[in-house]
Amino acid sequence: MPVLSPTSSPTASSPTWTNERIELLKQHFEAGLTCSEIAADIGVSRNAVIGKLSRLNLTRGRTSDERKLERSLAPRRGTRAVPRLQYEMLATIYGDTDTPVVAGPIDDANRCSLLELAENRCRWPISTPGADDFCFCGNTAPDGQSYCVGHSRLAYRPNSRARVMRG
DNA sequence: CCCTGATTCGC
DNA sequence: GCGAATCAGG
Repeated sequence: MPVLSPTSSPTASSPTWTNERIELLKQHFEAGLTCSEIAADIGVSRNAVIGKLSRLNLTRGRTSDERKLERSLAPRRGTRAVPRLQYEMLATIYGDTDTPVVAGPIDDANRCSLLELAENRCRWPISTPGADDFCFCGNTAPDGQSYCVGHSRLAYRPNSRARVMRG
């Protein structure tokens, strides 16, 4: 009974936006990542991410106005936040990162509040800041890292900004 | 200059 | 529907 492949074309050359991609897109978007970061993480261009987001009617309400504001507000606490963007830039400049390419399972069972954060706790934000259920990952962060293995992979992307910007 | 997100427009 | 090109703001 060769009755299979409900939505598969005879030649799937370009597996563009599939459900998984869209889910990742949404998750990263809600996580507060910028379109560039999302694009780098998923593996598509920035415009593709933005275009898809717009098509899905998923926008942060405005332009980079509110977003810039959020990013300006640094969570001053005993443990300073991790400058993801700077890290990526430096990593790009230095040409290499010591970030291990290991993907760990993200455990959602150890979530904690901001006050519960420690040096060995993952500081990956869950939900949107200010939300009622806003908290942090709270998993074990090895080697003094700020994130657990699963989230560090998402946080420290050795993003090589080799995108062809215009011509 | 860099960055960002949003829209337009050809495919 | 897709995304590069383009626009517009910071």
